[in-house]
Amino acid sequence: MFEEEKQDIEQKLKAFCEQNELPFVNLEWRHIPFSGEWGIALPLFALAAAEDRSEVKVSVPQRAQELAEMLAEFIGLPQGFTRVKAVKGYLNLYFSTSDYAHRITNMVLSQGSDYGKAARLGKKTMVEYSQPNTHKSMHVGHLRNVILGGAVSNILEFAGYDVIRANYLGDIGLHVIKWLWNYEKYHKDEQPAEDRTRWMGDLYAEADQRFSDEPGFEAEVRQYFVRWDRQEPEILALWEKTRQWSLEGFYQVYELLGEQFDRIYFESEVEEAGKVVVEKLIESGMAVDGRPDEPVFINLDEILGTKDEYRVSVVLRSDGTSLYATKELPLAVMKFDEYELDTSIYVIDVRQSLHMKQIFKVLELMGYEWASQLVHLAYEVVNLPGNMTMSSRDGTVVLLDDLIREATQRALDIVQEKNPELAEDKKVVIARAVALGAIKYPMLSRDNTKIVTFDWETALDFNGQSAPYIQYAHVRAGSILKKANNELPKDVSFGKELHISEVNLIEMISKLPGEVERAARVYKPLLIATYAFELAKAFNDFYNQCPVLSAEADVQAYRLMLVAAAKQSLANSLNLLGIEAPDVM
RNA sequence: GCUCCAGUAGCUUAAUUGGAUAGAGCAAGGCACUCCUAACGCCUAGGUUGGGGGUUCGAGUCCCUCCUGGAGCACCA
Repeated sequence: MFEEEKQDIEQKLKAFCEQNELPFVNLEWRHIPFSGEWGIALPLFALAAAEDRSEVKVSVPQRAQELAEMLAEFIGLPQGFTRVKAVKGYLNLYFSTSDYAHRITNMVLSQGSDYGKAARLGKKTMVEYSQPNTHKSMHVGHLRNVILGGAVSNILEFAGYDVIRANYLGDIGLHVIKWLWNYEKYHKDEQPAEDRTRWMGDLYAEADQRFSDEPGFEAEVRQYFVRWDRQEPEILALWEKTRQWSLEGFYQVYELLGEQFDRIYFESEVEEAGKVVVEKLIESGMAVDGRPDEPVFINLDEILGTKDEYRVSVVLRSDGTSLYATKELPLAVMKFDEYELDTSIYVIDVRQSLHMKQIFKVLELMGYEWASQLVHLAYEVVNLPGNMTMSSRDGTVVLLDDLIREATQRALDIVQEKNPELAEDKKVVIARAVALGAIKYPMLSRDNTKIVTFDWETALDFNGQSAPYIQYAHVRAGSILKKANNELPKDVSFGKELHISEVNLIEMISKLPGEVERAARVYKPLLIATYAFELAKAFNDFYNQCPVLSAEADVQAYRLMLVAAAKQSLANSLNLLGIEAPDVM
C-alpha cells in the first residue's frame, strides 16, 4: 500500500540530501507502532549515523530528529495523508482513519473466505506429516505433528503455494515385526477389541517389554524379520490383516481431526527401492559394505572432510534388512519424480535432526539438484509435567481418544447450560468443535522450538488465550448479524471520529494478509494463533464498548460492516489453524 | 567430548526477524450483569529478558564467553 506515495517521498528525500549536501543512504520504510492512527514511518538514524561517520561528530538520535523535522518541512503534506510529524528520529506520515476503515472492510467483505489469501505463486510444495507407525497407539505426542503439519499446509496454501499433503506410514520395520511375533507367539488368532488403536497399542507395549526383558525374545524377533524379508506368505498375510486394523483406526482419527491427505506413502512401498539405492551407493564407493559383521554405512564426515558434523549414516543392517534411512532416500526421489516439486517439507520432531541432515546431504552427494529444496521442519516434543516423556511402556501416554472424549464432555456441559434449547445432536457437534479447538490451540500457539508440556488442566481450559475464546468472539459477531437479519448496508462511509476500539479492531482485521505471508515464510502457525487471539480480543473490546443494534442508523450501518468483516477474519484465521468457527456455542 | 535447541513476571508464553514505553493468558487482589451470549470486560500488582563482555545510532533479538535444563551423536524410528 502507498507504494507511489513512498516513491514520491523518496524522490524528495534525495533532493533534500543533495540540497543539504548529505550523504545518500538507503532508508527503509516501516509501520508506525500502532496507537490509534495509521501511518508509515521513515527512520532517519541511518542517515544521521552516516553523517556522523563522515563529518562532525553528532549525537545520532538528536540529529535524526533534526533531520526528520527538516524533512517534514521540506516535503509538506503529500496526497492521501492527514498529517506529517517528526517523532524521535522518525518521519511519521499519518493517513485518514475513516478512509482506511472503509477500504479495509470493503476488501474483507468482497473477498469473503478468500480474505488474506495471496495470488497463486505457481510453486509446488509437499508437506509430509503425521507419519504414524502402524501397530502402535496414537497419543497426544503424535497430535502435535498432525496439527502442526495441517496448519502449515493450510497456511502455505493460503500464501499461494500449491500444496500436496503427504503422509508416510511406518507399516514395516522392527516395531511391526516385534508386534507380529508377539501376536504369533502369545495371541494367535485373537480378534482386536472395539477400540482398535488402543488394543494395537497395548499389544505393542507388551511386545516391546518382552523384547527387552524376555530372554531369547529379541533373537526370535530378528529371525522373524529375516523371514519377513524372504516374503514368507503366512507372515505377509498376517501383516496385511493386522496393518489394516491399524489403518482403520488412523483414518478415524484423521477424520475427527479434520485432516485429509493427497498422497499416502507406505514404508513397505519403498523398501525394495531402498535396497537398490544402497547397492548403487556401494558401487559408487560412497557407502562401505561391512557385511556380514558390519552394516552398510556412509562416513559423511570422512567424505566431506568435516569433523563431528555429519557423523556416520547407517543405510542397511548387517543382516541385510532395511532401516529408516534405507527407505527415506528413494522416497524423496519418488516425491520429486511424481509431482515435480519445488520444495519438499518434512514435519518431523527435532530429535531426528541429525538423521534428516544426513539424508539431505546424501541426496545432495548423489547429485540431485533439488536436495537444496528439502526442508526439515523440526518441532519439539510433547512432554508430561515434571519433564516426563510419554511412554507406552510406563503407561504414561495420554491417548487421543480419552482426551477428546473428556474435552467434549466438558464442552457439552457448558453448551447444555448456555443453550439448553438447542437440538441434542447440534450440541454435540458444537461441543466437539470447541473441544478440538481447545486441544489444538496450545500446540499451535507456541513456537515450534518450544517443548509443550501436556497437562489436563490446560487442555481443558476454555478461558483466556484459547480457541474457545476466539470461537466465542466469532459467535458473538454472528449473533449481532443475525439479529440484524443478516442484512448489510450497501457501501456506507465511516464516521470521521471513530471509537478507539473500532480503530483497534480495524487495525487487527487489516493485518491478516501480512501475517499469512510471514507465517508461511517461516513455517510458524504460532503467528496466526497469536493473531487470531488478538483479533478476538479486539473484537470483544469493541463488543463491550460500542453498541451496534441500538446505535443510530448511520453508526449502526458502518458498525455492522465492521462486525461482518471481523467475523470473516476470525473464521479465516481459525480455518488456517484447522479449528472450526461455530455459529452458536 | 562434539553438535543442536531452550532460558523473558510465581506458572505458560509473545515480541512484525536489529527499531519507538518488552506485550498477553493463567494464578492473586479489587470492580462490574434492568444493556447485541459473563466461554466476556475493567482496574491493581508482578521484569536487571540466566550472568558477564562486545558490535551498533539502537540488542530479548547479532558475536564471544560462562551457567542451567533438554535433545542427538553406527545397525529403533
